[in-house]
Amino acid sequence: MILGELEKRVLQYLWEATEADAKQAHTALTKRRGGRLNTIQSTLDRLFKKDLLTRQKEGHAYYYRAKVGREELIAQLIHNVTSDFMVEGEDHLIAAFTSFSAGLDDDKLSQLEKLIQQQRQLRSQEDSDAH
Amino acid sequence: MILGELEKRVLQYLWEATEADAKQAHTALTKRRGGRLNTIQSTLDRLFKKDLLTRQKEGHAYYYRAKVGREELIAQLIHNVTSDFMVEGEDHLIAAFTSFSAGLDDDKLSQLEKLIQQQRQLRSQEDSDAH
DNA sequence: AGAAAAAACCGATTGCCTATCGGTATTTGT
DNA sequence: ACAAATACCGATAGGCAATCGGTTTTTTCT
Repeated sequence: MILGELEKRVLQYLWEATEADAKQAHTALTKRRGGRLNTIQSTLDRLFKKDLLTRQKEGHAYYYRAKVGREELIAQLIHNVTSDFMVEGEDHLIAAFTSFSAGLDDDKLSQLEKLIQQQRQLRSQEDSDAH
Repeated sequence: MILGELEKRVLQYLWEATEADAKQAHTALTKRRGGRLNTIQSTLDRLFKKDLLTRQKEGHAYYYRAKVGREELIAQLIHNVTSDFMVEGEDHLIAAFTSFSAGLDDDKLSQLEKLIQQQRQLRSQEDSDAH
């Protein structure tokens, strides 16, 4: 799935705003770039059809919300762009790591290790929560 | 940068074949999909202009080689697709990890840790090599 | 060198997608 | 029921991949 410039901006706006109708989005996004309300409407609609937004009528207008968060979208995009080059059984993130590793300094490596640890801890907590 | 279907196929073919001219690529890729030699030529040319291939006249025809390896391309693609959503100072791979971490099982986490270790070792070796 | 074959190059077309916007149909609040 | 706000439809322009015909240039063969 390809996201155009405006689509990306609208999405990012909705991550901040949590919820907005076309008018609000238009006002917020069209400080200096001009453009009609209609353009924003189309874009919201396109994003909705792409299943990246949800909408709900509240009062007079549709209110849109992001259906995917930033992390989730990033994961999805990486998955898309990557999957054509994956071999059977290969993991996307592992491949990503391999692809990036040469450009990582020691700090980044350590940072990653910490994140892995955190992730483990998070899980053991959840396990005991669920008990 | 966007890669079309055929472009991806050609690229993958060149990773296997190491080197090929248009005719060879056409023969190899057009077992069942049909299509003219010319189409492959255009595609090779487009990839060349995108700086993903190198070419060199050997004998009668240009021989193309992939300029980027699979890992490098993956890194590049992830970078592209990701960069619009990065905040100042954020690292692409760290963001990718965060995005994917929820979907990783314990094995994958361990696997990643191992890869990080390997990467460290590789570096200390290189350091001593460089003496 | 000259003809024939091969390869490169040029340009046009089609199809898909985003961005944009006018106009019309609906819906809503008073 | 009316006016305003909103949604929906359709059209256009621009960008890029895929495809291919035709022409020019290069190579090869005799």
